[in-house]
Amino acid sequence: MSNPRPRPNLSDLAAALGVSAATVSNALSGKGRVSPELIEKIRKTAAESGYIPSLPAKALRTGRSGVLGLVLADIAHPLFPQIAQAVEFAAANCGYGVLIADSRGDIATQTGAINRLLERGADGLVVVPRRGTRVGDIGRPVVVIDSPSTPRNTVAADHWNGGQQIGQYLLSQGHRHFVIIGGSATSNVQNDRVGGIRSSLPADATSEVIWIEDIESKNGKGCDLGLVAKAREGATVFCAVSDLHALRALMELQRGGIDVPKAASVTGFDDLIWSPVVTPSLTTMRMDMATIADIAVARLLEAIEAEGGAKSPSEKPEPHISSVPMQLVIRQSSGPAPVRRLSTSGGVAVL
Amino acid sequence: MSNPRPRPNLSDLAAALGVSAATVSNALSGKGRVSPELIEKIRKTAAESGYIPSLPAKALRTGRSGVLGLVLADIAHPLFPQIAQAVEFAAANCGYGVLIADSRGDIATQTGAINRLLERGADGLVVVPRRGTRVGDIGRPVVVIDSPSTPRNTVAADHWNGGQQIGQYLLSQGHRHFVIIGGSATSNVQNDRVGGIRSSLPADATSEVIWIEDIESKNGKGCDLGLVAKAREGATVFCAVSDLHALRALMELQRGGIDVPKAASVTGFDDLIWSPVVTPSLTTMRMDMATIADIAVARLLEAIEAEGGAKSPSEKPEPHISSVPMQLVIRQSSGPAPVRRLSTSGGVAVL
DNA sequence: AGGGTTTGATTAAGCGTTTAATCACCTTAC
DNA sequence: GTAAGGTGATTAAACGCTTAATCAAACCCT
Repeated sequence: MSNPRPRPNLSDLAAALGVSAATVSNALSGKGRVSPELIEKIRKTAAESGYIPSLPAKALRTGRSGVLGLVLADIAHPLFPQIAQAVEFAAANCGYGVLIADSRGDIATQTGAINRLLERGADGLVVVPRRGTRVGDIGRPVVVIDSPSTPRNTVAADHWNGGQQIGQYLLSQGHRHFVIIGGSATSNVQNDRVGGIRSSLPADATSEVIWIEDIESKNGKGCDLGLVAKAREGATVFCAVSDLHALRALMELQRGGIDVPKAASVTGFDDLIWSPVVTPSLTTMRMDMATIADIAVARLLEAIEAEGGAKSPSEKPEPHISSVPMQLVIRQSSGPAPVRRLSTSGGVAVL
Repeated sequence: MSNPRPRPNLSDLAAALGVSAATVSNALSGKGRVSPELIEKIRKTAAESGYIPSLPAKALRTGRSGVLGLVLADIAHPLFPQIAQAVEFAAANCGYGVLIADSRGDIATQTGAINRLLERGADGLVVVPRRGTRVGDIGRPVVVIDSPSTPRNTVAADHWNGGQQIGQYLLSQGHRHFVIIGGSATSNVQNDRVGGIRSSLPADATSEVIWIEDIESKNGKGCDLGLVAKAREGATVFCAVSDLHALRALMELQRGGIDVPKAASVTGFDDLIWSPVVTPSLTTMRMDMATIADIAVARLLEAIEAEGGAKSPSEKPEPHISSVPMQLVIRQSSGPAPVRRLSTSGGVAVL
C-alpha cells in the first residue's frame, strides 16, 4: 500500500506495457527488430517511470562491467586532478565509469592496486606509472600515460617538443645564457624536457643543467641552489622542468634581489594550480590533458572491443604510442633578455 | 586444448571438489554450516586455483555493488589528491572500490555526477561539495566532507580549532599584531579558520582581516596586497587561511625586502604539496585527511548496513557531524616576533 | 494461391552468486 | 526403540539482464 514502484526493472516495464522483457531490452538498446512506434513508446514509458537498468545484471550477462580502472602511481602528484578530471570526462562521454586505485608511490603496491581493479571487473586500465616502473602483462587492455618510451600502448605529452617550444620562445626573447633546472636525473620525463630545450639552442647560446637532487644530497634539503650567483655571472633565464622547481627558483632570485622578469626570466612546466597566482605569474608549458585522456580512453575502448572479437591472442591490435603537443603559456615571469651588462653595476636594483 | 581454467567459478570449484556450489559459497563466506575440515579444504583449493569471485554476480544477487562513489565538486581544489588518496585507501581497507565523478566546478553538473554514480550502483557516496552547495536527498547513504555546517552526515576538519591552534602558537612566539589573509569571504571553511584565529587573540593583540577577492575586484587579479606597508606599520605576522595565499604573501614580502621569518612570520593552512619545498618552508595547519577519510568511510558503511536492515524510513541512524583536529606543522616561515621598532629604520635590510 | 522471405515479436536459457528451504543422517533422551 | 533435536550437506529459486532460437503473421514473387 506504499511504494508504488521503488525501482522498476525490465520485467516491470514489460508487464506494464504488455510486451515481453526481451522486446523492451531490444527497444532500449536498439539491437533486435522492434517496430519504430513500439520503440518510441517503450522509450517514453521507460523514461517517465524512471527506469534505471541494473549495471550488475548487465555486467554479469555480458561480461563487461562498463568500468575503467585508473591507476595512479602516486595520487598525491600535483597533476593528478587534471588527469583524473580528464579521464573521468572522457570515460563518462563513452558511457564508462572510472574506478580509482592508488599505489602511494610504492612499486609493490602498484601491482596490488592493478589487481584490485581487475578483480572489481574493470574492462581496461589507464595507468600512470611510477617513475621507472614497467607495467607487466595483465590479461586486459592497458593504456599507459607516461613519457613515450614504453613498450605498451602509450599516450603522452611530447615533452621533448615542449622543451623545444619553450627554448625557441626564450631565444626569440633574446636570451642566450640558459640555466636548466631539473629535479631528478633519473626521470624520463624530465630528461626529455631538458633534451628538448638544449636541442633548440643554437651554437652561440650556452646552457648549464643543474639537478636539485644532486645539490640537495650535498647541501641538505631546501638549500640554496646558487641561482643568484649564476644570474650575476650572466645567466638571463632559468628554465625549470617543473613549476615546482620554477617556483623555488623564482623565490630564490627574488630574495636575492634579482628582478623577475626584468633581470632574469623564469619558466616552468605543467601549469600547476598556483602557477597563475604567484607573483609574477609563471610562464610555463602545459600538457593538454583533455586530449591525452581522450586518446587514452579511445584507444582503450578500441582494445576492449577488439578483445571481444579476437579469440586468438595473436591478432591483438599493435601497440601504438601517441604524442600530444604541449602548449606554451606566457605569463609574467618571462620577458626579453636584459640589455647586456658586463658585470658592471647596471641599472637594475641589486642589493 | 589450451586454456585449462581461464577463470574458475564457484561451480567449477564445487565440481572439482565433489561438493555443491552452495557449500563452497558457505565455506568461503563462513556463513552456513560447513564442517571445519571442509572449510579448510575448500579455502585451500580455492586459493590455489586462483578463484576470483564475480563481483557483478554477487552484486546482482545481494543488491550491493561493493563500490563507493566519490564526488569531487571542486576538482581544482588543491587538496583533491589528498582526499582522493585517503578515501581510496580507507575504502580499499574495507573491501570497497571507489568510483569517481567530477562536476568540474559546475553546480548543475554536481547532481548529474551524483546520478551517474548511483546508476553505476554505488552503495553510498562521499561528497566534497562545491562551496555553498547543499547535497539534496538522494535515496542512498551520503557522507559529506566539508566544514561542519551541513544538515547531513558530515565529517570535517575542525577549522575553527585549527585557527585557534595557530593563533596560540603565534602568540606564544610573541606576536601581537596580526594580519589575517583570506581568499573569499563567502567560504565557510575560511570563515571558520579566521574566526578561530581571532577568538584566540587576547585583548592586547590587534588583528585585521583582508580578503583577496575584495582587493582584486578593485585592483585587478594578481595585484599587490599591500602587505609590505602593513609590515612597516607594525604587523609582525601574516596568517593566511590557505597555503595558496600564504605563498603569495611570502613572495610579496620577500620582494619588498621584508625578511621572513626574521622581520615577519607567514603561516598558511592545508600543507599543500609545495609548502615544504619553498624557501622558507611554510608553517601551516594540516588536515588529518587519513582520519577524516577513515571516519567518513566508516560512517558510510555503517549507514549502508543500517539501510539493509531498516525497512521503515523512520529509523535511519541520526545524522552526526564529527570534527577532526588539525595538526600544526612548524617550519621556517614562522618564528619569534621581531623586537619592537617604532617605525624607526631598524636593522633589517630594506630597499 | 501457395511457397519463400521479411518483419516484429516471444520464449527460454544462462551469466555466477547467495540463501532459504529441505533433506539425510547421527546423537541424545526417555 | 523411537521421537526429538542437531549437524552438515544439498536443492532450487532468484537477482535483472541479453541474446540466440523460435514462431506467427504479414509480405513478395511468379
